[in-house]
Amino acid sequence: MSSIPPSYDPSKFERPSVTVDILLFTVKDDALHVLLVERGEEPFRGMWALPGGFVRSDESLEQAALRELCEEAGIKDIYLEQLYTFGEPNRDPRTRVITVAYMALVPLPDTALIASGDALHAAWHPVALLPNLAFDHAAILAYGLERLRSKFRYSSIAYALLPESFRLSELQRVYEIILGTPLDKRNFRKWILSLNLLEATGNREQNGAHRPARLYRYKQPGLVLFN
Amino acid sequence: MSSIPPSYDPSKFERPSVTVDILLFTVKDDALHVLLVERGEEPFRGMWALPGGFVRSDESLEQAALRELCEEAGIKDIYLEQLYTFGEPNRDPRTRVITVAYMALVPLPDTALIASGDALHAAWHPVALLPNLAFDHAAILAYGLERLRSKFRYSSIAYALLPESFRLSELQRVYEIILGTPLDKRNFRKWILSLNLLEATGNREQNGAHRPARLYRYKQPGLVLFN
DNA sequence: TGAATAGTGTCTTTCAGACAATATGCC
DNA sequence: GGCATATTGTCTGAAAGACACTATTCA
Repeated sequence: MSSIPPSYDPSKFERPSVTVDILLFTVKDDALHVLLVERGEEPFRGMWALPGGFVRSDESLEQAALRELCEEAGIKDIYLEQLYTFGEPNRDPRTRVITVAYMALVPLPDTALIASGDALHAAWHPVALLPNLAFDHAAILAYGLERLRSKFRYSSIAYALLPESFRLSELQRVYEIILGTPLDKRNFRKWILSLNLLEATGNREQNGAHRPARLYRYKQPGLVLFN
Repeated sequence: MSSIPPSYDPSKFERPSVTVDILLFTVKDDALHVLLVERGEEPFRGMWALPGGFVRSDESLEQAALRELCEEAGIKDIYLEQLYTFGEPNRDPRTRVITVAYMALVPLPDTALIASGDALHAAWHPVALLPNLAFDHAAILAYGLERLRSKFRYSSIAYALLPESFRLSELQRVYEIILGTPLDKRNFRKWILSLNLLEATGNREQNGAHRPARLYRYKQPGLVLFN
């Protein structure tokens, strides 16, 4: 944007459309799920796609992603992380569309609200069993999955997939689902507690004919995804 | 891009301009430098800015970044990494401009070519002593610096800042400059050689009244930034 | 032989991973 | 008491970090 000859003018360039697409993940039924919406129009009418839409001229990219999430899935107050920007010239058959992909995690209890609101045709799909996706959304999803998994290897973000207070065994289960590998209970607890990000609530949860579990919560106020 | 009512049409949305901006880093004179260009036009005429420019309708984002690098700095065959997309509504006073930031590393010997070619007003600036930058380029640079440093902590990309063959002490010096902290010579050598990415060329370099150093090169063909 | 950089090994500490027995509550 | 899950510690191997002396070349 810098050493452009004086004759250059932004308005002279053919402008692309810019969209945001959001990878909204949750863990349900012991599996990682992603929210998809069924397209009601061409192109790709009837196919599943990531929620998203055009960025308006008065909003930031993140605001656009939050607005789309609200409109299409009824979700508010969620932490978003920008993933990557996809801009191959022909990724949209209609015209040049550049899309900025975001990723977000939804706590399990909130997933019920979604796809019940005025969401048109939104539904959770297990990532292990996906339909064909519109546009290059399969590539976007693949990229986001890789990022999600690598993040789980060195951070404690799994709490964002759980209710405010949870059992350590639930937290471990989330890690196992995302990473796709079983973890040793003692080593997991040693590690997650050594991060010093969790605190016991003092409460216990009884859910079966066995010893009740201590409940933990995340120490930080609000949702902090990067740690 | 998905559950848009049928009446929606990309062409109905006011389209933003989209640019790419590139953080081109090198190490010169024992300091990390970034390439800046002096703006020849409003807005911010006369101020320094990151090299970059508008994305054309027939090229990908990466192609646009490579083209701009070639036009503004005469550089080819360089590895680029997409950093982040900045899209605050008023980051450009003229109109809505969304910019996709890229990062690249230039080997020291190639830096001489730059800013000598037909580059308009391109110059290397030490990142520790920067002028005020146009637009939000200071924020983009801050973001890129953080990413660069965190990358150096767990990868071996420093070789991209050196000529094809180099002394281990030179490589160590690059790490020290980027990380801003001195490293132990024995531990550094142990670590970098244990990565198994370097091989001795068999040659030695004599440059002073002391024992000549073995030269090493990177094993992989081509430039691989992520490892 | 003095100056300057190259090159090398050990010890300690820390972290990750393997591994199994006891505790507590409900039925 | 039987069942189901909760809770806890030790040992081992690997990697990271602290640390100092010898080697080689030129002037």
